[in-house]
Amino acid sequence: MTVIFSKKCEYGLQAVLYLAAKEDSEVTSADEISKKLKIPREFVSKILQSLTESGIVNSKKGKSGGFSLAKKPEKIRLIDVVAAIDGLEIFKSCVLGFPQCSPEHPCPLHDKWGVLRTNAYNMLTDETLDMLKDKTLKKVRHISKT
Amino acid sequence: MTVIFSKKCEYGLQAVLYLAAKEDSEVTSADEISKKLKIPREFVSKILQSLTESGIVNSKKGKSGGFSLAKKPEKIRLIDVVAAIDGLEIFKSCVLGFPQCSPEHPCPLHDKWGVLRTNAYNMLTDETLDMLKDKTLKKVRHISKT
DNA sequence: GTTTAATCAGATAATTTAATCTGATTAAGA
DNA sequence: TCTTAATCAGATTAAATTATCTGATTAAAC
Ligand code: SF4
Ligand code: SF4
Repeated sequence: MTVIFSKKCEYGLQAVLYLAAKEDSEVTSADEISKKLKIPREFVSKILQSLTESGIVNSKKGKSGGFSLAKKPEKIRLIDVVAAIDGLEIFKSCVLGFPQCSPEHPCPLHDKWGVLRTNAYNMLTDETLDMLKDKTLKKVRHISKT
Repeated sequence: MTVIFSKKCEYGLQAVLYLAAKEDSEVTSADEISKKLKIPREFVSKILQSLTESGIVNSKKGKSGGFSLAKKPEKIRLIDVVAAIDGLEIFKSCVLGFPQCSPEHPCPLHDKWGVLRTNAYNMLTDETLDMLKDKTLKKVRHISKT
């Protein structure tokens, strides 16, 4: 079970964070990402392909090809990645699954959940990839050790 | 796509809130719940069966049977329902899907997400079914109109 | 040019989750 | 007692998500 993002989105975020933690515009193979993050190779490759269409990463074919960020890490917000993969639906839907989420027809948790939802959204909008570089490196290093 | 709970859990919460909004220990058929909340009948029935095992609702067989709350609404917290259906895994797992969520090996969002997660957990622990009665009734009434 | 190592594209498989179906059991009420 | 209307139990189906496979294409390096 995932927390709020789909597996695709989780992997996408991980991969993009990984790319951001490398030197500028360094091309990285799907194979390396897969091994370092322990994500199925073909799966992460597919996800990065879709992020290519969204203009978040670049792909380079052929020998010594791979993926790299399409913009500077400080220009990529977490919400951009989430929007590209899962969409922003969860920030508009009812936690309880009731139809028609809106202030006019609120579900019983409207007041309390609304605040949390906004906080989560703001967090993802505030954070850019560069801000998370050091922490990403630390986490990745720890993953390799296990 | 659901927000954080599975469909099962969403429906379970809706159904239990619906029961709580009725008079004390009134027995309600799966059919009525299904119609009022627009949830597939057999599905909600199955979910309530499992909540019976968890001791949250009672079921009464035979003609004029149905489901009712096993405790007073003020004794049932939302988190109890969530724990019974989805479990508490999401409050222990990494939002980004990284392995081993812990303060010792935090993911890049640890600091910020940790706070939101705790807030969400606390909300579900604070809220009991009785507190949401009025709002539930209002929402249910609006659903029937559509 | 040939080889090699990478992505790309699209089909397919496996798994999980959601929903439905069927027959049995139960108990109220005529 | 008999009929009826409900849950129960478990199998089955359907849909969505996750993961893998295969062949083609591309471009670097020799
Ligand atoms: S609580 Fe209100 S705003 Fe929040 S999801 Fe439910 S209906 Fe929408
Ligand atoms: S942010 Fe830290 S605490 Fe929160 S889920 Fe990720 S690893 Fe766990």
